Amino acid sequence: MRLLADPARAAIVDALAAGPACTCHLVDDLGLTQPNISNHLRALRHAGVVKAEPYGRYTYYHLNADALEAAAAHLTDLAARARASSGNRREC
Amino acid sequence: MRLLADPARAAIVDALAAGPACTCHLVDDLGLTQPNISNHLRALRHAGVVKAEPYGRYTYYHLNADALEAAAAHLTDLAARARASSGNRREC
DNA sequence: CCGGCGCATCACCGGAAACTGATATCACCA
DNA sequence: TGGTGATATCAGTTTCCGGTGATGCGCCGG
Repeated sequence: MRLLADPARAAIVDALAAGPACTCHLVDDLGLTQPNISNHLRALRHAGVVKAEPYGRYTYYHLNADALEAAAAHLTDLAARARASSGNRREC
Repeated sequence: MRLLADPARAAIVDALAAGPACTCHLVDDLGLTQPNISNHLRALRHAGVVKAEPYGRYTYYHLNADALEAAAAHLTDLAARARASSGNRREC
């Protein structure tokens, strides 16, 4: 989930949130070079954030909603723990 | 929110989820040097993820649960959009 | 069967960010 | 009021990571 740190990565995920798209779509939507996008997609794919689906000559990518929701759950858990333990300040 | 990418940053946030702590606590809990932690805290503070609270000679830090929940909401929104638009695959 | 296209991978380079050491500042205590 | 400890800041170095160019592979249309 540390992968969403990069702005290009976030732009790719945001573009994929509008629906599955092949690499060429992302290339001319985001204005980045093709190897660049392909590298980011490899990282996202390896982290389980996106899934690749070969379709003839093209390759379609779509988001893995479960992974995003898991990351969101982790953040909400952190927030809940922060609220619950806001009182016990341990002294030095 | 791209700040949680760094493992040291994540460790600091995780430690602060257990309750407010001063810098010295984080230093010997995480085993990192003091300027290092202080730098990370500055970044987190500047991003609104943590809040600083001077307390005599010490400085206590505590998490900003609202910021974490906002980031979590963003992720759930992304996941929801991904699920909703998983059908419309635009052709090349 | 072959030329073109979409895509992935590799090697390289440049910039940004993290870690380190030294230093300045502030608050407490004797 | 001087000393000590806690913290923040700064400059330097090094490491890591994203961007670029070139290349290879696979699939399609002619």
